[in-house]
Amino acid sequence: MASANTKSHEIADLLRTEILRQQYRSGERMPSERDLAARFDASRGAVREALSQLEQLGLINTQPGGARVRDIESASIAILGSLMELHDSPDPRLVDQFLRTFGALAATTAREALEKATPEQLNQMQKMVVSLSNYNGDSDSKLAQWTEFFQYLGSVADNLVVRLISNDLQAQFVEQMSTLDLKSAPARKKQNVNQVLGMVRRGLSGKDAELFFSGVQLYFDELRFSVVEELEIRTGSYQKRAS
Amino acid sequence: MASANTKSHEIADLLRTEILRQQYRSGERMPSERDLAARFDASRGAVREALSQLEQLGLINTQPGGARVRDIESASIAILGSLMELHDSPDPRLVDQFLRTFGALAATTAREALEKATPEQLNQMQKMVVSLSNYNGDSDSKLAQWTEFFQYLGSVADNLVVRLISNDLQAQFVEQMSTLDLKSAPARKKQNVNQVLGMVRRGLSGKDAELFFSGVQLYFDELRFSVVEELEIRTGSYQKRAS
DNA sequence: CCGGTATATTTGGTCATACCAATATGGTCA
DNA sequence: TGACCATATTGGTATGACCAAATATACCGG
Repeated sequence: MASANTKSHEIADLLRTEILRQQYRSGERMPSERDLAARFDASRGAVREALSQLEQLGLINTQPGGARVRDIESASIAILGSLMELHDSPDPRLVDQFLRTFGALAATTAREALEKATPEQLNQMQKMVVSLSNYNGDSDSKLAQWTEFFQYLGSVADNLVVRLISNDLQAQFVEQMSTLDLKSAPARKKQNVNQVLGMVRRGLSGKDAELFFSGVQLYFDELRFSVVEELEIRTGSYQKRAS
Repeated sequence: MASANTKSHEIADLLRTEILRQQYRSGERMPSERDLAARFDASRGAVREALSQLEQLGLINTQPGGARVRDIESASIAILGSLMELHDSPDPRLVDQFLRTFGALAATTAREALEKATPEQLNQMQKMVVSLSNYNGDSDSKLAQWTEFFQYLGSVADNLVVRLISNDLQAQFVEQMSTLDLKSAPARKKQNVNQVLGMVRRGLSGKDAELFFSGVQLYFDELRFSVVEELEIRTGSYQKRAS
């Protein structure tokens, strides 16, 4: 989560982390700007710019009298990247929720793409799926190939809302996912992979948006199962999240 | 989009609107902080806080030498509310994209809720659906009842990622949707409504997550069709969006 | 006339100080 | 105990200044 190397961004990063780690209770008052300035050896202006960012993230409310910490549940999705980086290994439950959500968006995108696709685009999509079926390289490049496929679907669907959400989700997350070294995870049952690919292929050739949709959804379900299982093994069963 | 009534927020609102209206070309330099301060009769500090917010929204990049306008496609989802309010009547295409997306999230939420629901929660959900089937009031309160149902699903599913996304989507949007006075739109075919309700009811009673999922999805598809149709009539057919 | 380089200017990033209005705090009084 | 008021604290804003990075300009040599 390396922001720009300005002092105000540094301060914002630190305070954001502290808030997400719940070092300030929700509803509680933050230290005053003057105190924070003293603590970070900075000017009040720099601190105010940092707080301005936190406010934009929905983490605090500022009023004359004092800035108050808001409930994390009412924050912006832009904090998700930071949330994932709080611990060495991400919270399996959060990863599960993320993959459910991302899968839902990908599946809708697939449906919309198939509805809107020109014959040329449809052809390109089929080519990519065939390539996915035949390829037998390592799991990393296979994941990259899937990612490329989804990106193409996104460009065909051309849905700005999904695009904007993905901006906030993808960057931080996908990066961290790839660092997880999921070599064992994608080794999920071959028959499931083939089932997914079959649905996707048949959905495409028959221009069956619902089948295509379900195929993509199933892909993410499979991915979710294996990733979360791997994470739970790694972190030693479950991590509870504060309700 | 009434932000806090501080000067820096006012400035941010104005600049945000100007950027979204593409009054500055992408990649172009924004006026200098000193010029903006003069224009708004404000101090540089206030302007800087405003620009800090715009940067957080992904609308600009600031560097020594000048702040540059970024491509809207790379912004944060938090700008969506503002995007909708650019014109008197929202862009039908954007509404279509929003409802597709929101529907996908609602459907996933439904699926997750059904998976996780305790018997009591399942019972409550069924009660709400029965209420939806029987009620014969005006469309406004019917929409409110559906909203309540979805909120309950959200609390059962307890998916933080969806919750955070909804924070950015729902507030601004649902508000504007209700001001659209969609009295004619929800008068969509009774048989479709009954089909949706039937799927939802059977999905619940049979604990069939996929059926439940499809029912919710269908609900949003129906809603989307009618709303977008209404909007297109109102705005005089199509509005193109800059690619 | 052109291209590259050195210089001057502009611009964002930060700091220090000051004032105001809204809020919070603590004590007083009924 | 509870309502009320004076005071200290806090955020919001303004002014002026300095630095380093980026940009624009002038200059020079080919």
